[in-house]
Amino acid sequence: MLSDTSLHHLDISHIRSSCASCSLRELCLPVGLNEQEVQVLGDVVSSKRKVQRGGYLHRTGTKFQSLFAIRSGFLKTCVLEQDGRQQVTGFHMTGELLGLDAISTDIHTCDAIALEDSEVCEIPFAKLEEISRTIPSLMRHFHKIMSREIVRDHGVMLLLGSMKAEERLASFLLNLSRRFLMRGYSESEFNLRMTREEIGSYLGLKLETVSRAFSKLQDENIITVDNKHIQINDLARLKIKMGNSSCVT
Amino acid sequence: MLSDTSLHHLDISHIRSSCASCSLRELCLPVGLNEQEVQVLGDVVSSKRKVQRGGYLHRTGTKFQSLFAIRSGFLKTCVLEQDGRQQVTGFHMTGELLGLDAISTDIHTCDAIALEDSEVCEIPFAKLEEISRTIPSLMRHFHKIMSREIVRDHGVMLLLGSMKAEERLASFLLNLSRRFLMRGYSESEFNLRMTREEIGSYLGLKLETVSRAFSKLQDENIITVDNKHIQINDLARLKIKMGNSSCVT
DNA sequence: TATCCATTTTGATTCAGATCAATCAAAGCA
DNA sequence: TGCTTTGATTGATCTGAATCAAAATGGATA
Repeated sequence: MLSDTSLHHLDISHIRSSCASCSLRELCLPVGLNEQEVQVLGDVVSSKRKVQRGGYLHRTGTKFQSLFAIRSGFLKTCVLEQDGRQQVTGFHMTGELLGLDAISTDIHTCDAIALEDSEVCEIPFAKLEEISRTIPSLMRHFHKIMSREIVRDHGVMLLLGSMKAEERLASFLLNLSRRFLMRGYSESEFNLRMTREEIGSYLGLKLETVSRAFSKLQDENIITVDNKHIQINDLARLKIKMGNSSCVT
Repeated sequence: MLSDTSLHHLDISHIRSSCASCSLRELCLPVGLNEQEVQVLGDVVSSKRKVQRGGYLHRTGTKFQSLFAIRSGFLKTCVLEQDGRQQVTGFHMTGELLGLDAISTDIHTCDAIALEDSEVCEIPFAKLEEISRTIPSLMRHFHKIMSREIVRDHGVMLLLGSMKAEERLASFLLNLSRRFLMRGYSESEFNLRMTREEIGSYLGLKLETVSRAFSKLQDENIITVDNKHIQINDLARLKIKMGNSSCVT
C-alpha cells in the first residue's frame, strides 16, 4: 500500500564516500556508482544543513534550487489551500529525497517541516541534472526515485479513496514499521514523531478518529499504545486489518 | 487543485515534425527543441498504436518498456488491491504521458484502459533516457513532466483527504473544463467519457453520491446535466463550490 | 513544585455519504 | 419489435466518522 521514496533496500554498503561536507554513503542517490562517480557526485552535494524541530526546510511558493536528501531526522510535507485547508502529503525519514514536486515549476508546492531535529544534504538540482548526463546510472536511478514517489502517491490515493479508518491506520503503521526495519530499527516497536492530528491529516481523518482507531487496535491486543510509543504485538493480524474491510465479519 | 500531466499551455506551434510514423507536434515532449533535436526525438518515438474503447494499453504486472504519449482519445489508469478493491488514479487525454509509474520497478503498477478509441505513440524509455543525455532541454522537460505528475497526485490527495462530495465533483469538472480549454475545446460544454462509477472511484465516492451531486449542482442552475453531456452554466459559482466547505452557509 | 498549554482519550450526538432498493432510459441484439 | 443489459436517477434507511464536549495526561517552563 504505502511505499516510500528511498531505495535503502538496495545494497550500498560497498560505497565509500569522499565528500567532505556530507557523508554520501547515507544518501539515496549513490546506489550503484563506482568510486570515481561517487566523487563527482560528492562535488554536487554542496552543503549540509540543519533544521530544528518545528523549523521549515522549505516553504510553499519559494524558489526551488535544490533537492534535499535527509541524512537524519524526520520531516513532514504538507500542502495547503487558499481557504486554509491543509493536508500532510508525506512523512519522510533518513535517506529520502525531498523537493521533487518543485521541479515542475521551479517553485516549491509544499512546506517541509522538521518533526525532530534533522540534518539534510542540499543537492543543487541544476548540477544534478548536469552530471547525470555523464553518469547514466545516476540518471536512471534518479528517474526511479521520481517514479517511486508517483507510485507511493497512488497508494495513498487508494487508501484515501477506499479504506475505512481502522484500515488506514493499520496501513500507516505497517508502512512505518517496514521503513524502520529497512533502516535497521525495530519493526515492532517505535516512537511516532507526529501528533494524532498530523496522522489524521495524512490519512484523511479527524484526530479523534485516529485516537479511537488506536484504542480499538489496542483493545484487540494487536498493538500496545503508550502515547507516542507504539508496540506491534501481532504483525500478521495488523496486516489482515489493513486489507479486508469487505470480507470481515 | 487537480492539475494534469501535459504541458500544452506552452507554445509548441513553431515546432514542425519530421517523424514519419507519428506527428511529434502533438506530443508533450518536444517543447522547446530545435528542428534537429526534434528529428532525433522522432527516431525514438518508434511506433503508433491504436487502442480500442475498453482495451488495455498496458496491464498491472507486465514488463515496462515504453512510455506512451496520447495522440488522441481518452484513457483511465487504475490500481487494484489483491482484495479486489480498485481505484481510478487518473483520466488522461491528448498530449499526456502514460507509464511514468512503471519506471520505478520496470513493471507496470497500474492498468491503462481506453475509454474511447485512442491512439498513442510508443516511446521506448531506454532510448528516451539515452537521447536526453545529449539534449539537455529534453531531459529538463521530462523531469518537469514527472514532477508535475507528483504535484497532480498531491492535489488529488488533498481532494480525497479533505473535501466533501459536492466540492470533489466541482473540482473534477473544473479540472476537465480547463483541460478541454487548453486543447481548444469548449470549457463550458463537453461530454464525459467515463461512467458515474468511474468518476466515483476517482473521487472516493459511490456512484449514487456522484449522481446526487450532479443533480444538486443542476438544481442550483450551476450546471446542466444530460447523461454524459455536461454544460457549465456558471463557471464562477462552480469555482466557489469547490473551495469553501468550511465557510459556506 | 506549581502552573500552563498542548495533546490525547473518551463519551454523546449529529450528519454526510454508504447501502439497499426501485425505477427509468438508452443501447445492443435476437 | 420485444428482450436484455448497462448505466443513471431517486428514495429510504443505516452507519462510520465528524463534531461537540469534557476530562485526563504529559511536557515545558517559571
